[in-house]
Amino acid sequence: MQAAATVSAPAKRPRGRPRKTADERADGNRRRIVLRHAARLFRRKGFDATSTRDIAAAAGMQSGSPFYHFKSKQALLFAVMEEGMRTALQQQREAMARAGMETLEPAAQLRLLVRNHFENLFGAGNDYVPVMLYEQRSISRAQQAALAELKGAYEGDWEPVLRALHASGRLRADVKLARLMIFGALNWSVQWFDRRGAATLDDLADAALALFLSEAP
Amino acid sequence: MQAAATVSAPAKRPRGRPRKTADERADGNRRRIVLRHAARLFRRKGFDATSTRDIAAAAGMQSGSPFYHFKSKQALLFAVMEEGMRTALQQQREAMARAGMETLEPAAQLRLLVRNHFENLFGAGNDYVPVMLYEQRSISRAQQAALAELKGAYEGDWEPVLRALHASGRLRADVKLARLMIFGALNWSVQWFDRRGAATLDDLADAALALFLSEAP
DNA sequence: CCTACCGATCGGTAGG
DNA sequence: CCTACCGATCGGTAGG
Repeated sequence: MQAAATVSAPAKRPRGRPRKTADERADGNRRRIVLRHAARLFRRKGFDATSTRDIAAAAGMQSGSPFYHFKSKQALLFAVMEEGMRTALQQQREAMARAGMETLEPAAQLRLLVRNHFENLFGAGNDYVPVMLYEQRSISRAQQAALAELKGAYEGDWEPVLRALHASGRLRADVKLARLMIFGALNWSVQWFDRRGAATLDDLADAALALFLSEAP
Repeated sequence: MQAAATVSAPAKRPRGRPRKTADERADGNRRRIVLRHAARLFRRKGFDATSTRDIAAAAGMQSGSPFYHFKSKQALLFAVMEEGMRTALQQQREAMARAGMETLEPAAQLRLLVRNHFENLFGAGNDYVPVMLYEQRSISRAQQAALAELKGAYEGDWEPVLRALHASGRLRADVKLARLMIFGALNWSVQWFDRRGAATLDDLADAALALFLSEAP
């Protein structure tokens, strides 16, 4: 029996499997490993073009294993997006607190928000937000509604800033449309910005502020 | 023989097939019909989520028939994009000529370009440009390069306008980054703008101009 | 979390 | 442009 078992179970790992880093071996966060690799792949190739097998392989698992952690591919996508929005909102709140938001003048407040938003789009490991921005179509209405709350909170932090700038004449456009277009200008940078290029995130923030705001009186 | 032919070819169309409009029946443009429905579906559902069977059904054909007109699904996508860019560029050139571009001052020139760009995004039947904007990932490098020429021509028309506005102080940001962000603000509207809503394309153009330009001196 | 597998769908094609 | 079809891939699952 023992001999038979030894023969039928060679107990050798397949060769091609990615080695696990120390961080990944720490147990309890296998789910997070799946989440992180899913975010990376969804960002790079898109949701539909990424198979759950791709994700499993990147996470060093067998093809069916992601479904132990997430009940469907769509649920995994939603988890990526929710993680993205939660983290982004938290980062924004922390950045505001760190800088003493209420002590800043409106233009400096906007610069802070813009600069931090670029960080959320391009910071190391920040693949979650771009996925959230560009894969809305692939989640259900109910999931979209759930995310809308977090997005509302995130955008809500911008509202008083934009209103103050509008009141002072430095933001000439209608506040609501301005907000939509500002986020468009920022979010679209995912399409063209390359961290290896000459421009820095500070350059981007400078250009954005110069673009949106009239000269101080 | 005649009788036999009659029996073996009942000549009745299957029931579920969409009826063809007079326009669609005119022969020679079956290819265009496929192209148009592909653009519509690619825009609504995305490239990967649209099957060639969806397209065939929408065009009133059998599942294999799109491949008579296009050698692959990707070639069909590229044809949609190329059609989009060609038409958009042509529309832009015509709008410029119609308005007597060189007689306008720079701010009015920008407004013309912006307003026309919104038309290219939201005009009736203009599904091609949004597909081009949002499905870049799904075409090959070579195809991207081919489109880059047309995009270069389209954006090139904006360049002198932005430079003039920069020189006069009404556009404060760096011209290159400003162009990228302006297109971002406009292109992102595909994500949120609803023609059935209160805002019109003119409202959008007004807001964009107010957002990007400082007050005239 | 792995093994082994299923049913469905999909892009594409030969031949007419 | 239709008919009939193929091979591959994919999301997902039962059972351990």
